Amino acid sequence: MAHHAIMSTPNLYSGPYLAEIAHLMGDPARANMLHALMDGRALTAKELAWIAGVAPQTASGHLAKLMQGKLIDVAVQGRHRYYRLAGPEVATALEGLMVLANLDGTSRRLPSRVGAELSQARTCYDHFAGRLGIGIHDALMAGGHLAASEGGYALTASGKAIFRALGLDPDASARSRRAALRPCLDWSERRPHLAGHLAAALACRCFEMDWVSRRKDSRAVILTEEGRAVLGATLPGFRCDAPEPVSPALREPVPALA
Amino acid sequence: MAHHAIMSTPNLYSGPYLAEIAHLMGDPARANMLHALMDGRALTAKELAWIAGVAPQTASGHLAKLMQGKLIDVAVQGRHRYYRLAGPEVATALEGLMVLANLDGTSRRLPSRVGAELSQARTCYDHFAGRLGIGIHDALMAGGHLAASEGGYALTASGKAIFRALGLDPDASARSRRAALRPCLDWSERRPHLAGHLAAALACRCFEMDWVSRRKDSRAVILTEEGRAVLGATLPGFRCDAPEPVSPALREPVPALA
DNA sequence: CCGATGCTACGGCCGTCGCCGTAGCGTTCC
DNA sequence: GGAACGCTACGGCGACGGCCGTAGCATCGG
Repeated sequence: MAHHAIMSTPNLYSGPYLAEIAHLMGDPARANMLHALMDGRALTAKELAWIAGVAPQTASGHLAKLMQGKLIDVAVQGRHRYYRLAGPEVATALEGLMVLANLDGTSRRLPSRVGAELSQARTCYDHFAGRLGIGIHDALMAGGHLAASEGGYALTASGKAIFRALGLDPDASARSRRAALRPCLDWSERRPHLAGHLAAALACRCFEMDWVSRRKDSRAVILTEEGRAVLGATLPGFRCDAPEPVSPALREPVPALA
Repeated sequence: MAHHAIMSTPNLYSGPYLAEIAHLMGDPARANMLHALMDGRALTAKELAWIAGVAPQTASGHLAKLMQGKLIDVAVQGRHRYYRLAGPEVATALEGLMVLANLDGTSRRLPSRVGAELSQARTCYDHFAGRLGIGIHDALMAGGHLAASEGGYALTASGKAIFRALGLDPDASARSRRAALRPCLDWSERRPHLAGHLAAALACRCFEMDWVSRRKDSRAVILTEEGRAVLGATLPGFRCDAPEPVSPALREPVPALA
């Protein structure tokens, strides 16, 4: 029997480590904190406490644990402590879990309004996701601007031209080992969008030029009219069906970098 | 202040769902079970109990929970119940966590011997990972046999020829939506290997032809001499540094499909 | 048909951990 | 310098959940 072949070593290779990490993410309060940090911004302990729905003391404890597990980083600034995800790997792992979370109960979709906006366009750590992210991905793909590369995509000559037209240097971080552009599975659409240095730089540029602005109180973002025009002109075939326009009052006043 | 912008909606979008999934994976016993199932095979409750280091009754409870969370599937066969991962998404999510688990404690590397073999060559759900998987990925990449495609890679004409030479039909599941070939981040090497239908078919073929055989008692696999010869001849540039050869006694006698 | 086997259901024990109270340290503002 | 603020440290309370005992239901073998 194949049974007995398995019954001889007490295994436990990396299982326990895996459990530690998952356990850290497995508490509702901590999960909410991590989820909130997935937009790549840094938040204070108090904000995170409120988001998690617990008292600051409790949040402090959770944050300490997350720090110990190397899931988050802290940047001390005066009497404030800004917490952010430790890196893109953390965001990737969380996205992986979200795919499951959306799959599992099948019918447990996101709550109406906010959910719809999140599916439409949002940030995923440092790049765009949702239908906006997918629209960009698909347009580049369909136009033949992407080539296979070490662990992801590379830009073809025409792709580089597009990034230059948008004011970005496609070769800026070419020396880095990790792929500048790679696919990232979208938990809401179950289709890939673009992650990596270049995708982050693109998102950054879009905020800078106000082609995309942050929605208040969530990771959702809004493609502005100007943004739609610019992307449509620069990126042939770009499609991103707009919902009803969002009043400027709902936009985040300050990008709030940290 | 950006603070107050965040302090107005009681959030909790998909956070709780995320926490549920992570909590499921966050128990050592369950994590060990999932880890063991990551080779894509189906194991019985008893085997999983032993692997997790708990009594069968306890394991039964854990398995019920994992079932409810849609992380695993069961195939009833007589008085045996074979459990397996619910799908590739689960394996992907677990790999994402393993990347973190290997990162976080930095120095907490895998235990010597078994760890070394796992890093060398292993299965990741249904395809090859470790340096073997990376070797295949890199050879195809370097030879220009991969092109960017919807959510991953597609084979170029030369790539298809290679797969045909190995006895596979590269267009078999072309109608499927998901990419036939996509990069999957390797937790031990932190570099991509190939996942997807075609990668799974390749692995299957390799076992069938005894180019690769399963190591007893672990997810590690062994590239046979014949396999090395075949892959080397068919896949120009294929490199996979061998450790000392493994005695046939340590090989798994039966593929043990379910 | 009877016993052995594989697995699940239920119940009680106990540890772990999330929670917030109070208390204390450092920073900022007036 | 004093008060307000942001955050962390510690301690006790309470509950969730993992553990295995016994018990019960199916299947397979003789």
